[in-house]
Amino acid sequence: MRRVVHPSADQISLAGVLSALGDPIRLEIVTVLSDGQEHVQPDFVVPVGQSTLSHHMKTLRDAGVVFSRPEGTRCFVSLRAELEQKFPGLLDAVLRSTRPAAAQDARAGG
Amino acid sequence: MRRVVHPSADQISLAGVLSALGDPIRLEIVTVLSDGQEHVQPDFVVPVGQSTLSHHMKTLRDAGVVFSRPEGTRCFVSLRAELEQKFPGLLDAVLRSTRPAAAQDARAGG
DNA sequence: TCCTTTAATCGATAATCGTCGATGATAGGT
DNA sequence: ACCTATCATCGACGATTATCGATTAAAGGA
Repeated sequence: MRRVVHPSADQISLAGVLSALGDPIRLEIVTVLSDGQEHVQPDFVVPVGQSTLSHHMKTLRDAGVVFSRPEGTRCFVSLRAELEQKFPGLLDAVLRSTRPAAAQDARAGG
Repeated sequence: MRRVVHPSADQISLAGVLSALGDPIRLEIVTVLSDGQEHVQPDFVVPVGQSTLSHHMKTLRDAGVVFSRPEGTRCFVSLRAELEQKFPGLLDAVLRSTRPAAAQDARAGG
């Protein structure tokens, strides 16, 4: 697999992260990744071609949202741990927001 | 003051909100607005011209992040209440993230 | 050594975005 | 009726973005 580049932790900016998350397809990608497991590209069911998916993956990687680990012919992707350390609770809040507020009200209200 | 348009609450999308917040200048605007008060354009000290500031304001308005209330020759801007109802805790997490994680650690740990 | 698989990269295109200066709209003051 | 203040809109520009199909790189298997 080809070489992939990751920014250092201090290069991760809030605006960059939010901008990367501000896209339905990339939001779907991080939702899949929110199980904490590693995933490969076929795991993401998105209505774009392979090259476009790879491009979105690079966008998330460059923003510091995901980590890519090439192994053999595949590339395992997971959420980047530094993100939670740098912006505690941010990703959780985003992931909660992908579910309708009504469902959260029901859960909170009993 | 000219007419301004706001989207209805159900037109506010998570991707749209995150995309709107994914810009340093707009992040600065919402930080100023986070005191819960109404503000006018001169309150936002940003390194862009007036027309560009107005454009950013429209971006935030169209995304459902801010509410604009024209009065006389001025336009009072505030955070939109529906945002918290639709995406509870999201804006708080973003605003917390605008401060270094170290400061939050000190607050939580000390 | 070929063939297959997986995913990054390339080249192209259309669309969107951030920015500016200038202009227009509206309200208030003199 | 004029001038001023505030802010939205217009037109333009360069830069970035999302998308695609085709190609390339790297690894594994026959």
